[in-house]
Amino acid sequence: MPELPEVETIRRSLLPLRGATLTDVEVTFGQLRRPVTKGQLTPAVGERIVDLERHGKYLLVHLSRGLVLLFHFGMTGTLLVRGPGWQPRTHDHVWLLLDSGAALVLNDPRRFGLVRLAEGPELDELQGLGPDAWSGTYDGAWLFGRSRLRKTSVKNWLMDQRVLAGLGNIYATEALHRAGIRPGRAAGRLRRREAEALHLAIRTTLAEAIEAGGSSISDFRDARGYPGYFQHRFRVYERAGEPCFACGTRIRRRVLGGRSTFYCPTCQP
DNA sequence: ATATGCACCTGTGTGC
DNA sequence: TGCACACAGGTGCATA
Repeated sequence: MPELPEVETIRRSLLPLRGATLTDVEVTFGQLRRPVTKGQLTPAVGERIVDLERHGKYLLVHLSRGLVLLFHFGMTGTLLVRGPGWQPRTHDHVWLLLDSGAALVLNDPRRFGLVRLAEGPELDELQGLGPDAWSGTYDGAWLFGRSRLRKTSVKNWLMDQRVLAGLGNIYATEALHRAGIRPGRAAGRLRRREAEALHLAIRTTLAEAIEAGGSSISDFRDARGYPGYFQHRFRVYERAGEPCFACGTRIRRRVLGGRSTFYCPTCQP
């Protein structure tokens, strides 16, 4: 679920929690992508939420004393604020209790997400990530240079977090349609002006998706429980057989790197 | 180094 | 109604 726009939506919905203090943590089921125990998180108790940061699909909750709670939401993870009087629900795996009586809860049915507490600024998970696809410093010329000699499809290349951080299956697919580039093309064979178009398409797609509060395909919600609505503006994703909004050609689906990919055969030559 | 396939999980929808 | 199967927002590892 959560690609960059969804994580950014979660981050923004959590900003009102700045200043809140963690009063307790509970891990009811710690078998996530990286197993986590209550003992690993308890040093956060008594600390205050100072700020919220995002890089790619990672959310960083900065606490007082330099502690950092690092979250990744995998395919189905969400971080929800439950008001006072809340009751635990299915797949609520990690709870962070707040001094207001509310709780910040990591809910993740498939358990591909992760949470861990770091004691300093060194975060191994962020090492090697490319620039943030939405707010990072890069341009079309940089994309062009990075893509040289790469034989993998441009779509799989865009989803490589070491190249750009934040694009997943939805937004890589949508950005390629906006750029007019066939997803299966070899990344290394992009022309310079195509790389420029791709850069613009990525930035605008992500900006519009963030503005729409992300995409709620089945059950994405921000921390307050509100859905996003960018899924109503998909141009190709999950639209196989339907007409392209630009030219009327039927959208096609094919599998690249094991992931469903959608494109317009006319607009994306 | 790079590319591919699969494993890790649960839930949902479809067809028989 | 039950069952088998395909598929779903992501990443990491083993294997060529």
